[in-house]
Amino acid sequence: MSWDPVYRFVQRIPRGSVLTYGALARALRLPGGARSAGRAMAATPSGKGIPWHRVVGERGKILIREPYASLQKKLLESEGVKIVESRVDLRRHLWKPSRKAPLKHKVTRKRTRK
DNA sequence: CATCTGACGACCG
DNA sequence: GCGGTCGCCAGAT
Repeated sequence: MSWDPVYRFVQRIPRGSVLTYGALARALRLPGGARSAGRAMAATPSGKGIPWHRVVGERGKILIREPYASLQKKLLESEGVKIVESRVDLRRHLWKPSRKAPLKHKVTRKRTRK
């Protein structure tokens, strides 16, 4: 599975903003929905400047487990994102992707049904 | 090939 | 708001 489109999209999230797995999945039409977004993020290649920490759960909650949860919180706070009870204030930081079709490349997926 | 396991989220009580 | 169940589906075992 090539998650490249996901990573490219995540890289567009501006500093100080966050996106939810669900929104990410919907924006890219990921087969499998939010959970696919989660799988993609779990496989995020490190050292490529991908701001993986800007992706949180539907209600702004940090869903990843330790030790990464702490790192994510730290990274977000360093960008000015306030976190309360492991939760981001989505009303202030949720990023609204531009409606400019971000789907230049479709996410490739294994054929489930032929 | 059979099962299990999630960086999810909708639903329900 | 919280916890449990369920659908989802790629990888790992």
